[in-house]
Amino acid sequence: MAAIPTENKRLFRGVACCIDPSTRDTSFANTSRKRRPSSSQEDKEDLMDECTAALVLMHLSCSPHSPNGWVEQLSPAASLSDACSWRSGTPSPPLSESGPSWLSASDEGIGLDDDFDELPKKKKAVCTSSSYSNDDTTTRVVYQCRWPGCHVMKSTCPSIEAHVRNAHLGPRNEREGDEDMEGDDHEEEFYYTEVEVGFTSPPPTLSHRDMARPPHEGSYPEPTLSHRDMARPPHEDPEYQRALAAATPVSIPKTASFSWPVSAAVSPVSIRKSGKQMKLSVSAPNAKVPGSPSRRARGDTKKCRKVYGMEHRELWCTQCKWKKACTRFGD
DNA sequence: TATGCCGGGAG
DNA sequence: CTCCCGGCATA
Ligand SMILES: [Zn+2]
Repeated sequence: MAAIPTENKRLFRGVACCIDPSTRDTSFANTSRKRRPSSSQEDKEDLMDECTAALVLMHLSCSPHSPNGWVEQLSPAASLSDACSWRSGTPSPPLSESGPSWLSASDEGIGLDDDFDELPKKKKAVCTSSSYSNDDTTTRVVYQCRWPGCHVMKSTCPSIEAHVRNAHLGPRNEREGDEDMEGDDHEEEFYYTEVEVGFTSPPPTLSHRDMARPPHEGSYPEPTLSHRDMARPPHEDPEYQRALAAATPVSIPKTASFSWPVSAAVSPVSIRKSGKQMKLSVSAPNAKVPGSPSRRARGDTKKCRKVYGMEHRELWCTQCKWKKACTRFGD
Protein backbone atom coordinates (compact mmCIF):
# COMPACT_ATOMS: atom_id res chain seq x y z
CA MET A 1 0.00 0.00 0.00
CA ALA A 2 2.49 2.47 1.10
CA ALA A 3 5.70 0.72 0.52
CA ILE A 4 5.68 -0.72 -2.90
CA PRO A 5 8.65 -2.87 -3.65
CA THR A 6 9.41 -0.49 -6.44
CA GLU A 7 8.91 -3.21 -8.89
CA ASN A 8 5.19 -3.39 -8.75
CA LYS A 9 5.06 0.00 -10.19
CA ARG A 10 6.37 -1.30 -13.39
CA LEU A 11 4.40 -4.40 -13.02
CA PHE A 12 1.24 -2.46 -13.25
CA ARG A 13 2.44 -0.67 -16.23
CA GLY A 14 3.21 -3.89 -17.88
CA VAL A 15 -0.23 -5.26 -17.31
CA ALA A 16 -2.24 -2.19 -17.69
CA CYS A 17 -0.09 -0.66 -20.35
CA CYS A 18 -2.11 2.43 -19.83
CA ILE A 19 -0.14 5.19 -21.36
CA ASP A 20 -0.66 3.96 -24.80
CA PRO A 21 -3.61 2.05 -25.99
CA SER A 22 -1.77 0.40 -28.77
CA THR A 23 -4.27 -0.05 -31.49
CA ARG A 24 -3.34 -3.48 -32.59
CA ASP A 25 -3.56 -4.81 -29.10
CA THR A 26 -6.84 -6.35 -28.32
CA SER A 27 -5.71 -9.09 -26.05
CA PHE A 28 -6.03 -8.01 -22.48
CA ALA A 29 -4.15 -10.77 -20.83
CA ASN A 30 -4.72 -9.67 -17.35
CA THR A 31 -2.94 -12.29 -15.43
CA SER A 32 -0.73 -14.08 -17.84
CA ARG A 33 2.88 -13.53 -18.56
CA LYS A 34 2.73 -11.39 -21.52
CA ARG A 35 5.49 -10.64 -23.85
CA ARG A 36 6.71 -7.25 -24.67
CA PRO A 37 6.06 -5.86 -28.09
CA SER A 38 9.73 -5.37 -28.37
CA SER A 39 9.72 -3.57 -31.67
CA SER A 40 11.65 -6.23 -33.46
CA GLN A 41 14.91 -7.93 -33.02
CA GLU A 42 17.75 -6.20 -31.42
CA ASP A 43 20.38 -5.60 -33.95
CA LYS A 44 21.21 -2.02 -34.25
CA GLU A 45 18.47 -1.43 -31.86
CA ASP A 46 20.58 -2.57 -29.05
CA LEU A 47 23.48 -0.58 -30.25
CA MET A 48 21.39 2.47 -30.42
CA ASP A 49 20.10 1.76 -27.01
CA GLU A 50 23.57 1.56 -25.76
CA CYS A 51 24.38 4.79 -27.40
CA THR A 52 21.30 6.39 -26.04
CA ALA A 53 21.84 4.87 -22.69
CA ALA A 54 25.30 6.22 -22.51
CA LEU A 55 24.15 9.60 -23.59
CA VAL A 56 21.37 9.51 -21.12
CA LEU A 57 23.73 8.44 -18.48
CA MET A 58 25.85 11.38 -19.24
CA HIS A 59 22.93 13.70 -18.97
CA LEU A 60 21.84 12.05 -15.84
CA SER A 61 25.21 12.51 -14.33
CA CYS A 62 25.31 16.13 -15.26
CA SER A 63 21.91 17.36 -14.38
CA PRO A 64 20.79 16.38 -10.94
CA HIS A 65 17.53 18.18 -11.45
CA SER A 66 14.57 17.01 -13.38
CA PRO A 67 14.98 13.30 -13.33
CA ASN A 68 12.58 13.06 -16.20
CA GLY A 69 12.68 14.57 -19.55
CA TRP A 70 15.56 12.76 -21.04
CA VAL A 71 14.21 9.62 -22.46
CA GLU A 72 11.22 11.39 -23.70
CA GLN A 73 13.55 13.40 -25.75
CA LEU A 74 16.19 11.13 -26.99
CA SER A 75 14.75 7.74 -26.88
CA PRO A 76 12.81 7.54 -30.11
CA ALA A 77 14.67 6.53 -33.16
CA ALA A 78 14.63 10.09 -34.26
CA SER A 79 17.62 10.63 -32.10
CA LEU A 80 19.51 7.78 -33.50
CA SER A 81 21.53 9.86 -35.83
CA ASP A 82 21.89 12.47 -33.20
CA ALA A 83 22.78 10.13 -30.48
CA CYS A 84 25.66 8.86 -32.43
CA SER A 85 27.03 12.03 -33.73
CA TRP A 86 27.58 13.37 -30.32
CA ARG A 87 31.08 12.21 -29.99
CA SER A 88 31.85 14.49 -32.81
CA GLY A 89 30.02 17.46 -31.52
CA THR A 90 31.16 17.21 -28.03
CA PRO A 91 31.50 20.53 -26.31
CA SER A 92 34.99 19.68 -25.42
CA PRO A 93 37.58 22.13 -26.55
CA PRO A 94 40.78 20.22 -26.09
CA LEU A 95 39.97 17.16 -28.03
CA SER A 96 43.25 15.83 -29.14
CA GLU A 97 44.11 12.51 -27.65
CA SER A 98 44.24 10.73 -24.37
CA GLY A 99 41.64 8.28 -25.39
CA PRO A 100 40.81 5.45 -27.64
CA SER A 101 41.85 6.58 -31.01
CA TRP A 102 38.84 5.04 -32.57
CA LEU A 103 36.66 7.52 -30.88
CA SER A 104 38.19 10.52 -32.36
CA ALA A 105 39.75 8.96 -35.36
CA SER A 106 36.60 8.22 -37.22
CA ASP A 107 35.03 11.28 -38.56
CA GLU A 108 32.35 10.24 -40.87
CA GLY A 109 32.71 6.56 -41.03
CA ILE A 110 30.57 6.24 -38.00
CA GLY A 111 30.51 2.65 -37.02
CA LEU A 112 26.83 2.54 -36.56
CA ASP A 113 26.11 2.27 -40.17
CA ASP A 114 26.45 -1.01 -41.83
CA ASP A 115 29.40 -3.03 -41.04
CA PHE A 116 30.67 -1.13 -38.14
CA ASP A 117 34.36 -1.31 -38.07
CA GLU A 118 35.97 0.43 -35.24
CA LEU A 119 39.33 -0.51 -33.95
CA PRO A 120 39.60 -4.04 -35.04
CA LYS A 121 40.43 -2.58 -38.33
CA LYS A 122 42.35 0.22 -36.86
CA LYS A 123 44.40 1.84 -39.51
CA LYS A 124 48.01 2.33 -38.93
CA ALA A 125 47.86 5.86 -37.88
CA VAL A 126 50.24 5.45 -35.06
CA CYS A 127 53.13 7.45 -36.10
CA THR A 128 51.62 10.56 -37.41
CA SER A 129 51.97 13.42 -35.09
CA SER A 130 55.63 12.80 -34.97
CA SER A 131 56.19 12.99 -38.64
CA TYR A 132 56.89 16.61 -38.64
CA SER A 133 59.04 16.50 -35.64
CA ASN A 134 61.76 16.79 -38.15
CA ASP A 135 61.09 20.39 -38.46
CA ASP A 136 63.40 20.81 -35.61
CA THR A 137 61.98 24.03 -34.41
CA THR A 138 61.97 23.64 -30.73
CA THR A 139 60.68 20.28 -29.80
CA ARG A 140 61.57 16.82 -30.72
CA VAL A 141 59.68 13.61 -30.29
CA VAL A 142 61.19 10.46 -29.05
CA TYR A 143 59.58 7.16 -28.28
CA GLN A 144 60.07 5.62 -24.92
CA CYS A 145 59.41 2.05 -24.06
CA ARG A 146 57.06 1.76 -21.18
CA TRP A 147 57.60 -1.77 -20.25
CA PRO A 148 57.96 -2.26 -16.54
CA GLY A 149 61.58 -1.71 -15.97
CA CYS A 150 62.54 -0.89 -19.46
CA HIS A 151 63.08 2.65 -20.45
CA VAL A 152 64.62 2.28 -23.80
CA MET A 153 64.21 5.25 -26.01
CA LYS A 154 64.14 5.39 -29.73
CA SER A 155 63.82 8.25 -32.03
CA THR A 156 61.53 6.76 -34.58
CA CYS A 157 58.28 5.01 -34.45
CA PRO A 158 59.28 1.84 -36.24
CA SER A 159 62.31 1.51 -34.08
CA ILE A 160 60.47 1.51 -30.87
CA GLU A 161 57.89 -0.80 -32.20
CA ALA A 162 60.56 -3.18 -33.23
CA HIS A 163 62.11 -2.94 -29.85
CA VAL A 164 58.93 -3.62 -28.03
CA ARG A 165 58.03 -6.48 -30.21
CA ASN A 166 61.38 -8.12 -30.13
CA ALA A 167 62.42 -7.43 -26.62
CA HIS A 168 59.14 -7.80 -24.80
CA LEU A 169 56.27 -9.09 -26.76
CA GLY A 170 58.26 -11.77 -28.40
CA PRO A 171 59.50 -12.30 -31.89
CA ARG A 172 56.05 -12.92 -33.18
CA ASN A 173 52.59 -12.04 -32.26
CA GLU A 174 52.18 -15.26 -30.46
CA ARG A 175 51.14 -14.46 -27.00
CA GLU A 176 49.65 -16.74 -24.46
CA GLY A 177 46.81 -18.64 -25.95
CA ASP A 178 44.18 -17.36 -23.70
CA GLU A 179 40.98 -17.80 -25.57
CA ASP A 180 39.74 -15.58 -28.21
CA MET A 181 41.68 -12.89 -29.84
CA GLU A 182 42.50 -12.48 -33.41
CA GLY A 183 45.24 -11.23 -35.58
CA ASP A 184 45.35 -7.48 -35.47
CA ASP A 185 48.03 -7.00 -32.99
CA HIS A 186 49.46 -3.67 -32.97
CA GLU A 187 50.13 -4.15 -29.38
CA GLU A 188 53.38 -2.41 -29.55
CA GLU A 189 51.48 0.78 -29.41
CA PHE A 190 50.49 0.08 -25.91
CA TYR A 191 53.96 -0.26 -24.65
CA TYR A 192 55.59 2.85 -25.76
CA THR A 193 54.78 6.44 -25.57
CA GLU A 194 55.89 9.37 -27.51
CA VAL A 195 57.61 12.01 -25.54
CA GLU A 196 58.11 15.48 -26.66
CA VAL A 197 61.43 16.81 -25.70
CA GLY A 198 62.05 20.46 -25.81
CA PHE A 199 65.47 21.89 -25.27
CA THR A 200 66.00 20.69 -21.81
CA SER A 201 62.75 19.38 -20.49
CA PRO A 202 63.14 15.78 -19.54
CA PRO A 203 59.73 14.85 -18.25
CA PRO A 204 57.24 16.57 -20.47
CA THR A 205 54.08 14.57 -20.49
CA LEU A 206 52.93 11.10 -20.65
CA SER A 207 50.28 10.39 -23.12
CA HIS A 208 49.23 6.81 -23.13
CA ARG A 209 49.06 6.58 -19.45
CA ASP A 210 46.43 4.02 -18.96
CA MET A 211 47.16 2.20 -22.09
CA ALA A 212 49.74 0.04 -20.51
CA ARG A 213 48.07 -3.25 -20.11
CA PRO A 214 49.32 -6.75 -19.95
CA PRO A 215 49.49 -8.67 -23.15
CA HIS A 216 45.89 -9.01 -23.93
CA GLU A 217 43.40 -8.38 -26.53
CA GLY A 218 43.81 -5.02 -28.00
CA SER A 219 40.41 -4.88 -29.48
CA TYR A 220 37.23 -6.70 -29.92
CA PRO A 221 37.64 -10.00 -31.53
CA GLU A 222 33.93 -10.12 -31.93
CA PRO A 223 32.96 -10.08 -35.54
CA THR A 224 29.35 -10.63 -34.82
CA LEU A 225 28.41 -7.66 -32.82
CA SER A 226 24.81 -8.61 -32.76
CA HIS A 227 24.37 -10.23 -29.42
CA ARG A 228 27.40 -9.16 -27.64
CA ASP A 229 25.00 -8.48 -24.93
CA MET A 230 24.22 -11.96 -23.96
CA ALA A 231 26.85 -14.56 -23.61
CA ARG A 232 28.80 -12.42 -21.24
CA PRO A 233 32.28 -12.74 -22.53
CA PRO A 234 34.91 -11.54 -20.15
CA HIS A 235 35.15 -8.24 -21.77
CA GLU A 236 32.83 -6.49 -24.07
CA ASP A 237 30.34 -3.85 -23.39
CA PRO A 238 31.97 -2.80 -20.20
CA GLU A 239 34.98 -2.04 -22.23
CA TYR A 240 32.95 0.00 -24.56
CA GLN A 241 31.45 1.91 -21.74
CA ARG A 242 34.76 2.31 -20.14
CA ALA A 243 36.25 3.76 -23.21
CA LEU A 244 33.29 5.92 -23.70
CA ALA A 245 33.49 7.18 -20.19
CA ALA A 246 37.18 7.69 -20.43
CA ALA A 247 36.85 9.69 -23.55
CA THR A 248 33.99 11.72 -22.40
CA PRO A 249 35.21 15.20 -21.87
CA VAL A 250 32.32 16.24 -19.78
CA SER A 251 33.58 18.17 -16.86
CA ILE A 252 30.84 17.05 -14.58
CA PRO A 253 30.15 20.04 -12.44
CA LYS A 254 30.74 19.15 -8.88
CA THR A 255 27.08 19.60 -8.27
CA ALA A 256 26.44 15.98 -8.88
CA SER A 257 28.50 13.52 -7.04
CA PHE A 258 27.62 10.84 -9.44
CA SER A 259 30.45 8.57 -10.20
CA TRP A 260 30.80 6.58 -13.33
CA PRO A 261 30.29 2.92 -12.93
CA VAL A 262 33.87 2.11 -13.55
CA SER A 263 35.80 5.06 -12.31
CA ALA A 264 37.44 5.01 -15.64
CA ALA A 265 40.88 6.01 -16.49
CA VAL A 266 42.70 6.54 -13.31
CA SER A 267 45.09 3.72 -13.12
CA PRO A 268 48.49 5.15 -13.85
CA VAL A 269 50.34 2.11 -14.91
CA SER A 270 48.47 -0.96 -14.03
CA ILE A 271 50.89 -3.61 -14.99
CA ARG A 272 49.12 -6.77 -14.19
CA LYS A 273 45.71 -6.66 -12.86
CA SER A 274 43.55 -8.87 -14.92
CA GLY A 275 41.27 -10.50 -12.46
CA LYS A 276 39.70 -12.79 -14.90
CA GLN A 277 41.76 -15.74 -14.11
CA MET A 278 40.08 -18.75 -12.73
CA LYS A 279 39.25 -18.19 -9.15
CA LEU A 280 39.39 -21.88 -8.79
CA SER A 281 42.69 -22.66 -7.21
CA VAL A 282 44.42 -22.90 -3.91
CA SER A 283 43.16 -20.63 -1.20
CA ALA A 284 39.77 -19.87 -2.51
CA PRO A 285 38.64 -16.37 -1.73
CA ASN A 286 35.40 -17.77 -0.49
CA ALA A 287 35.73 -18.35 3.18
CA LYS A 288 32.14 -18.82 4.08
CA VAL A 289 30.69 -20.55 1.10
CA PRO A 290 27.10 -19.60 1.84
CA GLY A 291 25.76 -22.73 0.34
CA SER A 292 25.82 -22.31 -3.37
CA PRO A 293 29.11 -21.35 -4.85
CA SER A 294 27.41 -21.01 -8.15
CA ARG A 295 25.67 -17.88 -7.16
CA ARG A 296 27.34 -14.87 -8.56
CA ALA A 297 29.06 -12.87 -5.91
CA ARG A 298 27.35 -9.75 -7.13
CA GLY A 299 29.98 -7.19 -7.79
CA ASP A 300 29.95 -3.76 -6.34
CA THR A 301 29.35 -1.79 -9.45
CA LYS A 302 26.01 -0.33 -10.17
CA LYS A 303 24.11 -2.23 -12.71
CA CYS A 304 21.63 -0.96 -15.20
CA ARG A 305 18.86 -1.21 -12.74
CA LYS A 306 20.30 1.14 -10.27
CA VAL A 307 21.91 3.38 -12.79
CA TYR A 308 18.88 4.02 -14.86
CA GLY A 309 16.25 3.32 -12.28
CA MET A 310 13.14 1.26 -12.36
CA GLU A 311 11.57 3.67 -14.73
CA HIS A 312 13.51 3.82 -17.96
CA ARG A 313 13.82 0.13 -17.87
CA GLU A 314 14.01 0.26 -21.59
CA LEU A 315 17.52 1.47 -21.26
CA TRP A 316 18.73 -1.48 -19.31
CA CYS A 317 20.76 -4.03 -21.03
CA THR A 318 18.84 -6.99 -22.24
CA GLN A 319 20.02 -9.24 -19.49
CA CYS A 320 19.08 -6.81 -16.83
CA LYS A 321 15.68 -6.50 -18.32
CA TRP A 322 15.30 -10.17 -17.94
CA LYS A 323 16.65 -10.21 -14.48
CA LYS A 324 19.71 -11.98 -15.59
CA ALA A 325 23.32 -11.20 -15.02
CA CYS A 326 24.10 -7.79 -16.32
CA THR A 327 26.40 -7.58 -19.24
CA ARG A 328 26.71 -3.92 -19.83
CA PHE A 329 28.27 -3.21 -16.53
CA GLY A 330 29.91 -6.51 -16.10
CA ASP A 331 32.08 -5.77 -13.16
C1' DT B 1 14.61 -2.43 2.74
C1' DA B 2 16.54 -2.71 -2.39
C1' DT B 3 19.32 -4.90 -5.69
C1' DG B 4 21.28 -8.70 -8.59
C1' DC B 5 20.32 -12.81 -10.73
C1' DC B 6 19.35 -18.13 -10.95
C1' DG B 7 16.08 -21.20 -12.19
C1' DG B 8 12.20 -21.97 -14.46
C1' DG B 9 7.98 -20.97 -17.10
C1' DA B 10 5.24 -19.04 -21.02
C1' DG B 11 5.08 -18.07 -25.91
C1' DC C 1 15.24 -19.22 -29.20
C1' DT C 2 13.01 -14.48 -26.61
C1' DC C 3 10.82 -12.54 -22.82
C1' DC C 4 9.40 -12.52 -18.18
C1' DC C 5 8.97 -13.29 -13.12
C1' DG C 6 9.21 -15.93 -8.46
C1' DG C 7 12.15 -16.13 -5.13
C1' DC C 8 16.48 -16.28 -3.04
C1' DA C 9 21.10 -14.51 -1.60
C1' DT C 10 22.92 -10.53 -0.70
C1' DA C 11 24.20 -5.63 0.57
ZN1 LIG D 1 22.71 -4.47 -17.28
